[in-house]
Amino acid sequence: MKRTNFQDMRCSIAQTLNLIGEWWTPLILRDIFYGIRRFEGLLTHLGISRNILTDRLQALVENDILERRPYQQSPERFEYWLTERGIDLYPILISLMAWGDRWLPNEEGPLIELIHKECGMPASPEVVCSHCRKPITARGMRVNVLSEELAEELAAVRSPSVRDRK
Amino acid sequence: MKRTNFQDMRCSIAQTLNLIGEWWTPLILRDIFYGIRRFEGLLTHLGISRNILTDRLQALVENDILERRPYQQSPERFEYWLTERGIDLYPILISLMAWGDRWLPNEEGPLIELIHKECGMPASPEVVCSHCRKPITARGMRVNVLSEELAEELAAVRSPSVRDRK
DNA sequence: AAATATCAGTTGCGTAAAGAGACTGACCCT
DNA sequence: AGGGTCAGTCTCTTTACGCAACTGATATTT
Repeated sequence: MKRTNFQDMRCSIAQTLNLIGEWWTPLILRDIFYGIRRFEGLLTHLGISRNILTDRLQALVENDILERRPYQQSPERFEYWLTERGIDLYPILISLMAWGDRWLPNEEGPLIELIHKECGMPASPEVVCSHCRKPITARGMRVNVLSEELAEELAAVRSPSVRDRK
Repeated sequence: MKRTNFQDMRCSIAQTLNLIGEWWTPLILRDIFYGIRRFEGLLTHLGISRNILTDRLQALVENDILERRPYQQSPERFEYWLTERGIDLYPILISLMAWGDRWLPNEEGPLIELIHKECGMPASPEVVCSHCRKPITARGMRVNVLSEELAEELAAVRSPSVRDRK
């Protein structure tokens, strides 16, 4: 059986994972954010195998997350640049980094620091609500199910502790 | 060959992906955030196969992201609850969702809305700098390489356009 | 002129992981 | 005794991953 893809799931998380959720893909994007844009550069810095890198880059280009730009002729050679959509993935990577910094810190400290140009401080990202500017946490959110069908499905499948709470 | 794991990479993104970067894992967490905590519930709602679900849940429990709590005796049955570390993964899922909502919107609209209890508005998350409270974007950040060794490695591997910029 | 190096892949092969479905085992209800 | 629920385990087949070797176009070195 082929690995399930998440395309048919009507869920933004699933849809996004379908494009960037494969093994290696987020690390490739990280390196491109760091300014590594060429095949051999990614290859050596990541320690990925060539065929996998080829595959992942192609998929990212197909999904309009990267753009393949020629930087020389004869022989033709390319760099992989983030599109606008790709650049917008930055908060996801930053969130992954923030969680790792907090819960899996390296004893010898990080190798890289991201400085927020505007204030000159090392990145310590926080997710806030764009309306009230206050932090978003799991406990501070309420799930509003918009489809009657899904509501029934969830009711059947949720643990009673949640199901019985109104 | 076994799939490369990212444990030896001194990078918080890689470390985090090593725990939650596998296929299905973020969707399992999503469903648990939605209140689905039992094996059969996850199974039916996700459409995952049983062996994969078993495997992923075990890994999440081992990595202290989920906790296996008995909810009945004879036969003993369990629910999977998020630990504090697990709850703290929420911003990652929210960022994934926000990107999908923006760049891969479903024509018929989303099935689920997350309401920020504090202000009553649907979630539209934003990543901000905890110091100056201003948005964090890729272009607004500067990479500060703390290790001389890594700096040399990056210098060798970066595209000239970045390399030559001081 | 021949050998070596660089870059960006492609091809082939062996192993590991994913997926479906059947099976197990402990209980419950009727 | 028969059927249902829950949480897995086992087996089997198909993919995906990782490595190494190869291709092909050009540049540089000997």
